[in-house]
Amino acid sequence: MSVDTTVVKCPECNSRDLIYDDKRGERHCAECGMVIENRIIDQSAEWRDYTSDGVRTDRSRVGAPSSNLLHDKGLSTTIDWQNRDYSGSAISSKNRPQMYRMRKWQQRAKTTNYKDRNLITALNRIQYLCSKLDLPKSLAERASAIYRRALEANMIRGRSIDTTAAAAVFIANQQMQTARTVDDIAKEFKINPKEVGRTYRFMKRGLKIRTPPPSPLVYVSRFCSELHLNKKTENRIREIIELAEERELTYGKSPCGITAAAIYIAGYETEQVRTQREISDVTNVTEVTIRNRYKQLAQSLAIEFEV
DNA sequence: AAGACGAAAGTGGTTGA
DNA sequence: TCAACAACTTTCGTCTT
Repeated sequence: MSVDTTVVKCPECNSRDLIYDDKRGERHCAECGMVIENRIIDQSAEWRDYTSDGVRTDRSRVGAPSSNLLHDKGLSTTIDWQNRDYSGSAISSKNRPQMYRMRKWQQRAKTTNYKDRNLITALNRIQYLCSKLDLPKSLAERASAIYRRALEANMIRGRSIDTTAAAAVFIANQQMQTARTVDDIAKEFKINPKEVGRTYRFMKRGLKIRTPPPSPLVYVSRFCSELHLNKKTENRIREIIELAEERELTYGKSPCGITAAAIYIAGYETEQVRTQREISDVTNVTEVTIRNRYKQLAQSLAIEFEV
Protein backbone atom coordinates (compact mmCIF):
# COMPACT_ATOMS: atom_id res chain seq x y z
CA MET A 1 0.00 0.00 0.00
CA SER A 2 1.13 3.51 -0.68
CA VAL A 3 -1.01 5.63 1.62
CA ASP A 4 1.02 8.67 2.35
CA THR A 5 -0.02 9.59 5.86
CA THR A 6 2.38 12.50 5.93
CA VAL A 7 -0.03 14.52 3.82
CA VAL A 8 -2.48 16.02 6.28
CA LYS A 9 -3.15 19.30 4.57
CA CYS A 10 -4.26 20.09 1.06
CA PRO A 11 -1.22 21.53 -0.74
CA GLU A 12 -3.58 23.72 -2.75
CA CYS A 13 -5.69 25.45 -0.14
CA ASN A 14 -4.26 24.17 3.17
CA SER A 15 -7.56 22.67 4.22
CA ARG A 16 -7.28 19.73 6.61
CA ASP A 17 -10.60 18.40 5.49
CA LEU A 18 -9.42 15.48 3.38
CA ILE A 19 -11.87 12.86 2.27
CA TYR A 20 -10.80 9.30 1.76
CA ASP A 21 -12.87 7.45 -0.79
CA ASP A 22 -12.08 3.78 -0.76
CA LYS A 23 -14.43 3.05 -3.63
CA ARG A 24 -12.32 5.09 -5.96
CA GLY A 25 -9.13 4.58 -3.99
CA GLU A 26 -8.38 8.26 -3.73
CA ARG A 27 -8.15 11.03 -1.22
CA HIS A 28 -9.30 14.44 -2.16
CA CYS A 29 -9.70 17.80 -0.52
CA ALA A 30 -13.23 18.68 0.55
CA GLU A 31 -12.54 22.35 -0.01
CA CYS A 32 -11.15 22.52 -3.51
CA GLY A 33 -11.46 18.98 -4.79
CA MET A 34 -7.77 18.60 -5.37
CA VAL A 35 -6.89 14.93 -5.52
CA ILE A 36 -4.21 14.48 -2.88
CA GLU A 37 -3.59 10.91 -3.73
CA ASN A 38 -5.15 8.36 -5.95
CA ARG A 39 -4.50 4.73 -6.77
CA ILE A 40 -4.14 3.93 -3.11
CA ILE A 41 -4.17 0.29 -4.10
CA ASP A 42 -0.53 -0.16 -4.94
CA GLN A 43 -0.20 -0.22 -8.71
CA SER A 44 3.54 -0.46 -8.77
CA ALA A 45 5.10 -3.23 -10.77
CA GLU A 46 5.73 -6.50 -9.08
CA TRP A 47 9.15 -6.96 -10.44
CA ARG A 48 10.03 -10.04 -8.54
CA ASP A 49 10.75 -13.39 -10.00
CA TYR A 50 10.22 -16.42 -7.85
CA THR A 51 11.60 -18.98 -10.27
CA SER A 52 15.11 -17.84 -10.94
CA ASP A 53 17.29 -17.25 -7.92
CA GLY A 54 17.00 -13.53 -7.48
CA VAL A 55 17.76 -12.74 -11.11
CA ARG A 56 14.93 -10.72 -12.61
CA THR A 57 14.27 -12.39 -15.88
CA ASP A 58 10.57 -13.03 -15.85
CA ARG A 59 8.59 -9.84 -15.68
CA SER A 60 5.40 -11.29 -17.00
CA ARG A 61 3.36 -9.96 -14.09
CA VAL A 62 4.13 -6.40 -14.99
CA GLY A 63 1.23 -4.58 -16.61
CA ALA A 64 0.53 -1.12 -17.86
CA PRO A 65 0.04 1.52 -15.18
CA SER A 66 -3.52 2.38 -14.25
CA SER A 67 -4.84 5.69 -15.45
CA ASN A 68 -7.82 7.95 -14.96
CA LEU A 69 -7.75 8.47 -18.68
CA LEU A 70 -9.09 5.01 -19.38
CA HIS A 71 -12.72 4.50 -18.54
CA ASP A 72 -11.97 1.31 -16.57
CA LYS A 73 -8.61 2.64 -15.44
CA GLY A 74 -7.08 -0.08 -17.61
CA LEU A 75 -8.06 -2.70 -15.13
CA SER A 76 -10.89 -4.69 -16.72
CA THR A 77 -10.47 -8.10 -18.20
CA THR A 78 -10.67 -8.91 -21.85
CA ILE A 79 -11.29 -12.34 -23.28
CA ASP A 80 -9.25 -13.10 -26.32
CA TRP A 81 -11.10 -13.84 -29.54
CA GLN A 82 -9.02 -16.90 -30.30
CA ASN A 83 -10.49 -20.23 -29.31
CA ARG A 84 -7.43 -21.26 -27.38
CA ASP A 85 -6.95 -21.80 -23.72
CA TYR A 86 -4.13 -20.15 -21.85
CA SER A 87 -1.63 -22.84 -22.71
CA GLY A 88 -2.36 -22.37 -26.38
CA SER A 89 -4.21 -25.53 -27.19
CA ALA A 90 -7.55 -25.40 -28.94
CA ILE A 91 -10.72 -25.30 -26.88
CA SER A 92 -12.87 -28.35 -27.46
CA SER A 93 -15.98 -27.97 -29.58
CA LYS A 94 -18.02 -28.84 -26.51
CA ASN A 95 -16.79 -25.78 -24.64
CA ARG A 96 -16.85 -23.40 -27.53
CA PRO A 97 -20.46 -22.19 -27.22
CA GLN A 98 -19.77 -21.45 -23.59
CA MET A 99 -16.78 -19.35 -24.59
CA TYR A 100 -18.90 -17.37 -27.01
CA ARG A 101 -21.42 -16.66 -24.30
CA MET A 102 -18.72 -15.58 -21.88
CA ARG A 103 -17.22 -13.25 -24.42
CA LYS A 104 -20.56 -11.73 -25.19
CA TRP A 105 -21.36 -11.05 -21.56
CA GLN A 106 -17.89 -9.84 -20.85
CA GLN A 107 -18.23 -7.32 -23.64
CA ARG A 108 -21.63 -6.24 -22.40
CA ALA A 109 -20.61 -5.95 -18.79
CA LYS A 110 -17.67 -3.86 -19.84
CA THR A 111 -19.42 -1.18 -21.83
CA THR A 112 -23.13 -1.60 -21.58
CA ASN A 113 -24.14 0.76 -18.84
CA TYR A 114 -24.80 4.39 -19.50
CA LYS A 115 -22.08 5.72 -17.26
CA ASP A 116 -19.30 3.63 -18.74
CA ARG A 117 -20.22 4.45 -22.30
CA ASN A 118 -20.49 8.10 -21.40
CA LEU A 119 -17.06 7.93 -19.74
CA ILE A 120 -15.40 6.36 -22.75
CA THR A 121 -16.55 9.17 -24.98
CA ALA A 122 -15.84 11.86 -22.43
CA LEU A 123 -12.32 10.73 -21.60
CA ASN A 124 -11.48 10.58 -25.27
CA ARG A 125 -12.77 14.10 -25.70
CA ILE A 126 -10.78 15.31 -22.71
CA GLN A 127 -7.58 13.82 -24.09
CA TYR A 128 -8.27 15.25 -27.51
CA LEU A 129 -8.89 18.69 -26.04
CA CYS A 130 -5.77 18.63 -23.90
CA SER A 131 -3.54 17.58 -26.75
CA LYS A 132 -5.02 20.24 -29.03
CA LEU A 133 -4.42 22.92 -26.42
CA ASP A 134 -0.92 21.68 -25.50
CA LEU A 135 -1.97 20.93 -21.96
CA PRO A 136 0.07 18.40 -19.97
CA LYS A 137 -1.07 14.87 -19.33
CA SER A 138 -1.30 15.54 -15.62
CA LEU A 139 -3.95 18.12 -16.40
CA ALA A 140 -5.90 15.62 -18.50
CA GLU A 141 -5.69 13.20 -15.57
CA ARG A 142 -7.09 15.78 -13.23
CA ALA A 143 -9.85 16.78 -15.61
CA SER A 144 -10.76 13.11 -15.97
CA ALA A 145 -10.97 12.68 -12.21
CA ILE A 146 -13.28 15.69 -12.01
CA TYR A 147 -15.44 14.31 -14.80
CA ARG A 148 -15.70 10.96 -13.02
CA ARG A 149 -16.88 12.65 -9.87
CA ALA A 150 -19.47 14.64 -11.79
CA LEU A 151 -20.70 11.48 -13.43
CA GLU A 152 -20.94 9.67 -10.09
CA ALA A 153 -22.94 12.59 -8.74
CA ASN A 154 -25.36 12.33 -11.68
CA MET A 155 -24.56 15.78 -12.88
CA ILE A 156 -24.03 14.95 -16.53
CA ARG A 157 -27.46 13.87 -17.71
CA GLY A 158 -29.13 16.56 -19.73
CA ARG A 159 -25.86 18.20 -20.65
CA SER A 160 -23.74 17.44 -23.66
CA ILE A 161 -20.60 15.41 -23.09
CA ASP A 162 -18.51 17.99 -24.90
CA THR A 163 -19.69 20.84 -22.73
CA THR A 164 -19.11 18.91 -19.54
CA ALA A 165 -15.73 17.63 -20.68
CA ALA A 166 -14.74 21.18 -21.61
CA ALA A 167 -15.85 22.42 -18.20
CA ALA A 168 -13.82 19.70 -16.45
CA VAL A 169 -10.75 20.71 -18.45
CA PHE A 170 -11.34 24.34 -17.58
CA ILE A 171 -11.56 23.56 -13.86
CA ALA A 172 -8.30 21.59 -14.02
CA ASN A 173 -6.80 24.44 -16.00
CA GLN A 174 -7.78 26.92 -13.28
CA GLN A 175 -6.41 24.69 -10.54
CA MET A 176 -3.10 24.25 -12.29
CA GLN A 177 -2.87 27.89 -13.30
CA THR A 178 -2.41 27.32 -16.98
CA ALA A 179 -3.29 30.19 -19.26
CA ARG A 180 -6.31 28.94 -21.14
CA THR A 181 -9.59 30.78 -21.35
CA VAL A 182 -13.12 29.45 -21.69
CA ASP A 183 -13.06 30.75 -25.24
CA ASP A 184 -9.93 28.77 -26.13
CA ILE A 185 -11.51 25.59 -24.89
CA ALA A 186 -14.95 26.19 -26.39
CA LYS A 187 -13.40 26.99 -29.76
CA GLU A 188 -11.82 23.54 -30.09
CA PHE A 189 -15.17 21.84 -29.66
CA LYS A 190 -17.07 24.52 -31.54
CA ILE A 191 -19.47 24.96 -28.65
CA ASN A 192 -20.91 27.99 -26.94
CA PRO A 193 -18.43 29.47 -24.44
CA LYS A 194 -21.32 30.64 -22.30
CA GLU A 195 -22.60 27.10 -21.95
CA VAL A 196 -19.12 25.99 -20.89
CA GLY A 197 -18.96 28.79 -18.34
CA ARG A 198 -22.35 27.88 -16.96
CA THR A 199 -21.47 24.21 -16.69
CA TYR A 200 -18.14 25.11 -15.13
CA ARG A 201 -19.87 27.02 -12.35
CA PHE A 202 -22.50 24.34 -11.95
CA MET A 203 -19.84 21.64 -11.55
CA LYS A 204 -17.79 23.66 -9.13
CA ARG A 205 -20.83 24.24 -6.97
CA GLY A 206 -22.06 20.64 -7.18
CA LEU A 207 -18.69 19.07 -6.47
CA LYS A 208 -17.70 21.74 -3.96
CA ILE A 209 -14.54 22.57 -5.84
CA ARG A 210 -12.91 25.91 -5.28
CA THR A 211 -10.42 27.27 -7.74
CA PRO A 212 -8.06 30.12 -7.01
CA PRO A 213 -9.00 33.27 -8.92
CA PRO A 214 -6.57 33.44 -11.82
CA SER A 215 -3.81 36.00 -11.49
CA PRO A 216 -3.22 38.29 -14.48
CA LEU A 217 0.37 37.02 -14.36
CA VAL A 218 -0.78 33.66 -15.68
CA TYR A 219 -1.44 35.11 -19.11
CA VAL A 220 1.66 37.26 -19.48
CA SER A 221 4.02 34.90 -21.24
CA ARG A 222 1.38 33.66 -23.61
CA PHE A 223 0.18 37.10 -24.70
CA CYS A 224 3.74 38.39 -24.93
CA SER A 225 4.77 35.68 -27.32
CA GLU A 226 1.68 36.24 -29.44
CA LEU A 227 2.50 39.94 -29.63
CA HIS A 228 6.23 39.33 -30.20
CA LEU A 229 7.31 41.34 -27.19
CA ASN A 230 10.81 41.01 -25.81
CA LYS A 231 11.89 39.89 -22.35
CA LYS A 232 12.43 43.42 -21.14
CA THR A 233 8.84 44.36 -21.84
CA GLU A 234 7.60 41.11 -20.39
CA ASN A 235 9.44 41.73 -17.15
CA ARG A 236 8.06 45.25 -16.93
CA ILE A 237 4.54 43.88 -17.48
CA ARG A 238 5.06 41.48 -14.60
CA GLU A 239 6.28 44.33 -12.40
CA ILE A 240 3.22 46.42 -13.16
CA ILE A 241 0.85 43.55 -12.44
CA GLU A 242 2.60 42.68 -9.19
CA LEU A 243 2.35 46.29 -8.07
CA ALA A 244 -1.33 46.35 -9.00
CA GLU A 245 -1.95 43.16 -7.04
CA GLU A 246 -0.12 44.56 -4.03
CA ARG A 247 -2.26 47.66 -4.05
CA GLU A 248 -5.36 45.52 -4.49
CA LEU A 249 -6.33 47.11 -7.77
CA THR A 250 -7.14 43.77 -9.38
CA TYR A 251 -10.00 42.50 -7.24
CA GLY A 252 -13.21 42.05 -9.15
CA LYS A 253 -11.57 42.98 -12.45
CA SER A 254 -11.09 40.56 -15.27
CA PRO A 255 -7.52 39.26 -15.13
CA CYS A 256 -7.15 39.42 -18.92
CA GLY A 257 -8.13 43.09 -18.80
CA ILE A 258 -5.39 43.85 -16.27
CA THR A 259 -2.85 41.96 -18.32
CA ALA A 260 -3.93 43.80 -21.47
CA ALA A 261 -3.59 47.18 -19.78
CA ALA A 262 -0.17 46.32 -18.38
CA ILE A 263 0.95 45.29 -21.86
CA TYR A 264 -0.24 48.60 -23.25
CA ILE A 265 1.58 50.65 -20.62
CA ALA A 266 4.78 48.62 -20.64
CA GLY A 267 4.86 48.77 -24.43
CA TYR A 268 5.23 52.54 -24.38
CA GLU A 269 7.84 52.45 -21.64
CA THR A 270 10.10 50.04 -23.48
CA GLU A 271 9.31 51.34 -26.95
CA GLN A 272 7.56 48.20 -28.01
CA VAL A 273 4.29 49.90 -28.74
CA ARG A 274 1.28 47.81 -29.59
CA THR A 275 -2.03 49.39 -30.47
CA GLN A 276 -5.12 48.82 -28.40
CA ARG A 277 -6.54 47.02 -31.37
CA GLU A 278 -3.64 44.52 -31.54
CA ILE A 279 -3.76 43.88 -27.81
CA SER A 280 -7.51 43.53 -27.92
CA ASP A 281 -7.23 40.88 -30.62
CA VAL A 282 -4.93 38.54 -28.69
CA THR A 283 -6.37 39.12 -25.23
CA ASN A 284 -10.03 39.07 -26.23
CA VAL A 285 -10.63 42.20 -24.20
CA THR A 286 -12.27 45.17 -25.87
CA GLU A 287 -10.37 48.36 -26.51
CA VAL A 288 -12.75 50.20 -24.22
CA THR A 289 -11.82 47.97 -21.31
CA ILE A 290 -8.11 48.31 -22.08
CA ARG A 291 -8.55 52.08 -21.99
CA ASN A 292 -10.42 52.05 -18.70
CA ARG A 293 -7.94 49.70 -17.07
CA TYR A 294 -4.75 51.34 -18.25
CA LYS A 295 -5.96 54.77 -17.15
CA GLN A 296 -6.85 53.47 -13.73
CA LEU A 297 -3.54 51.58 -13.44
CA ALA A 298 -1.40 54.47 -14.65
CA GLN A 299 -3.11 56.84 -12.25
CA SER A 300 -3.06 54.56 -9.21
CA LEU A 301 0.53 53.51 -9.75
CA ALA A 302 1.59 57.06 -10.62
CA ILE A 303 3.12 55.98 -13.88
CA GLU A 304 3.89 58.90 -16.15
CA PHE A 305 2.28 58.09 -19.38
CA GLU A 306 2.09 59.83 -22.70
CA VAL A 307 0.74 58.43 -25.91
C1' DA B 1 -6.55 57.04 -42.76
C1' DA B 2 -5.31 55.00 -38.46
C1' DG B 3 -5.54 55.11 -33.74
C1' DA B 4 -7.40 56.77 -29.59
C1' DC B 5 -11.25 58.56 -27.01
C1' DG B 6 -15.59 58.38 -24.45
C1' DA B 7 -20.75 58.42 -24.22
C1' DA B 8 -24.65 55.51 -24.19
C1' DA B 9 -27.08 51.40 -24.25
C1' DG B 10 -26.97 46.40 -23.67
C1' DT B 11 -25.36 41.77 -21.52
C1' DG B 12 -24.75 38.30 -18.05
C1' DG B 13 -23.29 37.38 -13.44
C1' DT B 14 -23.31 38.45 -8.38
C1' DT B 15 -25.37 39.96 -4.23
C1' DG B 16 -28.47 40.83 -0.69
C1' DA B 17 -33.16 41.58 0.85
C1' DT C 1 -36.85 34.88 -6.27
C1' DC C 2 -36.09 39.35 -7.85
C1' DA C 3 -34.13 43.89 -8.26
C1' DA C 4 -30.01 46.59 -7.84
C1' DC C 5 -25.35 46.64 -9.06
C1' DA C 6 -20.58 46.45 -10.97
C1' DA C 7 -17.80 44.99 -14.72
C1' DC C 8 -17.55 44.50 -19.29
C1' DT C 9 -19.04 44.74 -24.29
C1' DT C 10 -20.89 46.80 -28.50
C1' DT C 11 -21.63 50.58 -31.20
C1' DC C 12 -20.71 54.85 -32.93
C1' DG C 13 -19.51 59.68 -33.52
C1' DT C 14 -15.51 62.69 -32.59
C1' DC C 15 -10.82 64.13 -32.04
C1' DT C 16 -5.74 63.87 -32.99
C1' DT C 17 -1.69 62.83 -35.50
